[in-house]
Amino acid sequence: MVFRKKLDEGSGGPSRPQVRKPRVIPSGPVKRSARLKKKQMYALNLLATVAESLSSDQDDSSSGSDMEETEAGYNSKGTSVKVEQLDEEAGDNSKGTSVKMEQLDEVVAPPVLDSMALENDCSPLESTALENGCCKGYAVGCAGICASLRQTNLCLSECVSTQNVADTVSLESLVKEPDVLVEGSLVSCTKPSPLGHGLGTIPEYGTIAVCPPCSTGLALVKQEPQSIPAMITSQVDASAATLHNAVGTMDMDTKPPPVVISESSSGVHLDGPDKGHESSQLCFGEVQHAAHRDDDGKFPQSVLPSTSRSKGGYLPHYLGDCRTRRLFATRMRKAARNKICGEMSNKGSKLNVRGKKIATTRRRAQMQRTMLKTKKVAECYSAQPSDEETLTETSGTSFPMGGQDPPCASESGQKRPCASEGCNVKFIIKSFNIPELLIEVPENATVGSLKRIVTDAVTSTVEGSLRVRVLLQGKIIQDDNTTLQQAGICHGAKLDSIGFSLECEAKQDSQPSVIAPEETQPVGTSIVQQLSKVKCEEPSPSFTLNDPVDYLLGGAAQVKSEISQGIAAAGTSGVGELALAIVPAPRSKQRDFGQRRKRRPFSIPEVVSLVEAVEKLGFGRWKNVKYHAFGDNQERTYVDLKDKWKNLVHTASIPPQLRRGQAIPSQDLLDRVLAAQAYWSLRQPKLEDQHQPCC
DNA sequence: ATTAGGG
DNA sequence: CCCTAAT
Repeated sequence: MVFRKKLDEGSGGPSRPQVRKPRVIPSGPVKRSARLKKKQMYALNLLATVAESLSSDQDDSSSGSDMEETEAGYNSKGTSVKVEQLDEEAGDNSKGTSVKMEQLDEVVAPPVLDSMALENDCSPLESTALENGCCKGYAVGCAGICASLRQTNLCLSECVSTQNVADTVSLESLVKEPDVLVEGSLVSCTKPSPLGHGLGTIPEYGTIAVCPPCSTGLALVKQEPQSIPAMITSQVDASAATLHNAVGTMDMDTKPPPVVISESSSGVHLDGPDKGHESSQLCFGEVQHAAHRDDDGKFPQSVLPSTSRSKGGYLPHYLGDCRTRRLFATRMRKAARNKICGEMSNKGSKLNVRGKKIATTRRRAQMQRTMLKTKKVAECYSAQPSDEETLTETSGTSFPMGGQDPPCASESGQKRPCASEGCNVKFIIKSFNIPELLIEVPENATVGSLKRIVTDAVTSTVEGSLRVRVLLQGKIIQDDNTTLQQAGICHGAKLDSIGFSLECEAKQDSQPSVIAPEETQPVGTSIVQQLSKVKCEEPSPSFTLNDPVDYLLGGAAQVKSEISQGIAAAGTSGVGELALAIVPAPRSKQRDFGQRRKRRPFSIPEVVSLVEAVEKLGFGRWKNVKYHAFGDNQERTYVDLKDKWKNLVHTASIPPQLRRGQAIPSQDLLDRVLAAQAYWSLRQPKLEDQHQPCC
């Protein structure tokens, strides 16, 4: 159990909550798994801390209005967070952790459920939304538009990664928790937070959205959809041309797009008279849905007070829904922790089955973090189910509720049938990056002018005729008059193969807009990881643009968007002019983020030279070894050599029968490896001087 | 940027 | 090879 300091919630808005680290993070090398676990726990604790500090005495069952008033009193941002952590370490499944984060900002984003209000660069924005639109889907989403999208991206990364772990680990435990209320989860927070990491953290702007992907194997755990800002919706029967337009007219000016509400694929329907764009109604619907979700009796009595009231006529606004989502999300995370901690030994064999999932998930999460770290490029995360999971229909579809007819029935749905015009397919452009830009400006250009140039370049890049293509299973849908329904893009269809290809019209010369096969990533992975770079004649000391320009960060995993790398060559010009020169960047160079380096096994000669170098220099100073053995060969880094040596030692130390590989070094060579290893192990190679200097 | 070590 | 922590 972790005790978090409760801060004075009455201290007024401007002051930031001071968060205490609930735990001391051990320093020093930690095993990876342990690190991961601690990181997760730490993140959650941080979240819990800040949340609790923000919330105070807020009552679970207090009325929404009361809470709103109360929270608004001390939180100018209109956000309160509440975290209940009932059981931190918790081997006990019956107990759980609930996280409740109330989004109360009626001012900023009044009627919008989990909407985002984006005002400008500096304003705390609210953003969040995510969802998984389907019970058996796997969408992980976090949508938000903001002027400074890095934060959003980071949040996306964090929430996705964390949540993903939870997803893969904890579903089983969740279903065993009788008090799981809703099969959806969401964590959102608009409170600016000093926290820099962790689930639910808001680096600078509040932005968090967590929507755990679902496991089909454990269908009990399902997702409730949430509204996703900046999403594109299109009616099922809309023509493909309409869809193109929809994509093309996306608001890319960092304005909050209209929020479209989605609905669970499991067949939520609203009973209310009006299905307007009222978030409250939406939430109401969702809450209702949640309350009714006792399909198999797994969640019998479990209804939050607010949820209960929702049936009784009280519109919980979106609080109840959000809360329950968050509750669920927290449970997911907690269960994940528990599992990771090995505290679910009683799960027996299933634990093993999930090991792989965990690994892959973690890897994805790592990838995500790394990508963000390296270039802060928004990588749309795909909560793609593992192989053993079955992608089910509706994984790509969810249905906007607002202003639309009731959604279609889903496969699970006993709900009303789909009226053809009522079924919308929601497309979410998860990431919208700008391809690489090469900009040349004279030396005497001011930084400000450079900024403007870049701004213009980016703006024109996007504003310029953008050609959007819709790809289905890699193929471009040629006929724009084809309705989505005809194209198979409709509710009930597997939308995981849908992609968008976006390219600048002006550029015709290079790659086709079709997603190259090797780039085509599975289900819902957004590609587009080009960087925007500004090249100046002389490095501008104070200005670099290494970050991608993300216009949108959305969340469902089914829609893949891509900006084809081409950029309109808007007229090159001499360096002396301020004119903008945008040239298409060579695509080959940069690896897409997250893309693995091509494997290049060491050849025997390479191994020989490596061994020779190590024999001479010892291991440990891999930089020198690398230089000695490979010179300036960029293909092999010292890390590579280090790894190779490690592998060589391992290979040499195992029986020959177990050795495998394309080019197994000879036994003689391996003996040399062992000899050198032993030799330098005694010699403390690190202290050895590198060059046998002179003499 | 390097190094070390786990995955 | 990747990823990350620690130098």
